Amino acid sequence: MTSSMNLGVDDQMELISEYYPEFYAKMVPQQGEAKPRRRRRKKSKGDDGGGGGGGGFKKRKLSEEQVSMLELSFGDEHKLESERKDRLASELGLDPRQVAVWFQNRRARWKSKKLEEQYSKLKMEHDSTVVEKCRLETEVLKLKEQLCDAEKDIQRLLLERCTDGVSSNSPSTSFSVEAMDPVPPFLGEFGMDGIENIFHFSGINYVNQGLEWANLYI
DNA sequence: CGGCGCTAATCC
DNA sequence: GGATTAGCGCCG
Repeated sequence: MTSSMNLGVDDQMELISEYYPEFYAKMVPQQGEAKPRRRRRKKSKGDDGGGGGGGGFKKRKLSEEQVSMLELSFGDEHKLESERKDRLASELGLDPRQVAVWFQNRRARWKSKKLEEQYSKLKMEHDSTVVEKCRLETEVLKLKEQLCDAEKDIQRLLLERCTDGVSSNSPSTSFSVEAMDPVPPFLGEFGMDGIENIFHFSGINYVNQGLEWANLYI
């Protein structure tokens, strides 16, 4: 899984570029057409920007004061025009290039932090949406049950009216749900004979067809 | 030329 | 191991 053990041409070039930058610059004309991707190595600059004490030559790490000044400036404005860059650089005793790099890296950090925040916000929204969806689904289930019960009630009452209508001569006038008797009249007297013939035509059970058919009779 | 993405190197 | 500094290539 590790490719760090085999030294290819690029790796040799990396070493060359690290230790002999000028030679490397001559060797590689930068505009190679058949160059997909080059690996590169650090050049170790010998100068120390006047930070804390320490080792001989491989040192960087800006001082706390430099960083806080840069942060202050970054808080003012994320972009860095060259005038401000030069001013900051001379104020802080840094290479303008360092200031530019610092701003670039700072912007990158800021961006990834913002992305992280957006992600967690979106995730929270998504989670609560999932919960709400679940809630709505159970509510739909409950309402469907209620609807089913209500249809059954209506069908039962219609059935009672029908059987009532068979015996009287005004079958389908002034039927209102509010006016329906909680206790169905006449059912005990007539029994259930013939009811299936009324509500089952040619094998279709109209009792389970929903409300549409019932509306025709109301 | 400056910004950005990617990445290596280094620090802690 | 994450944070910081910096090099390199590419794009507008």
